[in-house]
Amino acid sequence: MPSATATNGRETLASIAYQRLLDDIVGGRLQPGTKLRLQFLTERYEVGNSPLREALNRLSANGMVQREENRGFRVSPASADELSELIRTRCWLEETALRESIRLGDAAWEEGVLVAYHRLSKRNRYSDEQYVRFDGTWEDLHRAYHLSLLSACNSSILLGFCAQLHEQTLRYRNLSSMQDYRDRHELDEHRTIRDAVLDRDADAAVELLRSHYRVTGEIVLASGNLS
Amino acid sequence: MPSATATNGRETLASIAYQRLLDDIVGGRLQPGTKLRLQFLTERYEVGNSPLREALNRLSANGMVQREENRGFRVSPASADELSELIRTRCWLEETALRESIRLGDAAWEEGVLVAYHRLSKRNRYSDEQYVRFDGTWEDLHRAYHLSLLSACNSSILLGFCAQLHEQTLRYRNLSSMQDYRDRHELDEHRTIRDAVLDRDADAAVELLRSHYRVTGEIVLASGNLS
DNA sequence: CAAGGAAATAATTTCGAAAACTGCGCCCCT
DNA sequence: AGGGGCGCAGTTTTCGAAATTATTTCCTTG
Repeated sequence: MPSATATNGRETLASIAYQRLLDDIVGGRLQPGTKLRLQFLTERYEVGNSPLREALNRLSANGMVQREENRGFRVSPASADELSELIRTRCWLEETALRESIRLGDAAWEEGVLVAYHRLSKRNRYSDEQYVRFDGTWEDLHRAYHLSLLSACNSSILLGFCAQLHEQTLRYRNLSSMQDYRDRHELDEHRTIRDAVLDRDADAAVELLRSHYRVTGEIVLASGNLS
Repeated sequence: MPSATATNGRETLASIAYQRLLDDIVGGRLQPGTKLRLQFLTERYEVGNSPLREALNRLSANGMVQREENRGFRVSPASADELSELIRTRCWLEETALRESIRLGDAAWEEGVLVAYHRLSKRNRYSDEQYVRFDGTWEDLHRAYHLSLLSACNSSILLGFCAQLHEQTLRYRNLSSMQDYRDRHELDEHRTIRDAVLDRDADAAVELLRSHYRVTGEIVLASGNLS
């Protein structure tokens, strides 16, 4: 989301509620379609009516929750069709952003990509080998890495859209059963993308990136529980 | 904005306030940077605190207003740089959407474009020849025409982004002095775009559309009063 | 006279309850 | 038996005021 927010001094309850709601929706702890009753939310997050309402209104503007007049809010539904659309759109937008980034990026950008990849590579995807569950920080590094690739595209608007799509696809990823990720070598993919980008080979980089997203999408689709 | 809103029965005060605020910001009646004090807004729109706050939160999520924690809201600033970025991004996104639309569009889509152009052509841009001011309905038809071109792209997400960018650039257009539009033959441009689209000549259509946006942008930039 | 700081003022944010609306079951009528 | 309104319970939406935070003013002090 192109967050038009300058976070100043102390954080407001509405923003805290926004973050926690977003986390719970993206993290799959609030399932798609779940009705978001105010009473339930006030108990869950221990915040009052008004700040929750503000958080929900922000989330409704970027598609994470649906708003029905006089009928409250619910977590946006998830479907195989929407996931396909999400991935398709993401490939289009990130192709544009990546080509521009490769064309315009300077040395500082290259170094940013290098560092972001390095940080990602130093952290294991799973915090526990036995039970596959996410390490929150891995996602932060993953997001930072992908955005660093695009960051020189010279359009914060486009970057914001890409970030929004990243968040949405992350939700689908967290919704699927994580088991199918076991024998995926994501770090290899990230490395080959990094190398193509640093070689300024736009065609190769774009193809690798698109394939990266398509494969992820197919795994999520195959792992089921989507209508 | 990809409005995740199913407008059901009666409209809520928050939604009315949202619409009126959006209209006033896009229409230029609330200048960029204007502080949006709640007392002022309650008097102006005759709605209470809470619905206004909800409206402002929605607007902050799609970039029309800025939110500063504990310091309230203000109309998003406008700058020449942002306008350039807006137009650049719009060209990228609409190129993608238009090419897909031309590739995938069926007969119904063609007819939609035809009808949208027809309706636009039947209405004069200016409701008054002497004093150049906008006819609200012209803008609605104009928006409908541009979106109809892209509507077969098979991604409501991308369409939503394009609609958002349309709204933002419209704000800049309304901010500039309308005088410089006098001898622009927009209908001609819209017609040539329509013809290229219906001929399924993607390259030509894209080039015409991009030029259409760039020229508009240059007129707005030239007409000044942007930082 | 400038700088610093505390009270006063003004604005935003949050709360608690009232008002409005929806959904559903019930009853009555045909 | 079926269909349409009435009213109740539950939920959302809105209001008015309290609590919190920012901003201005003015006084003190170096």
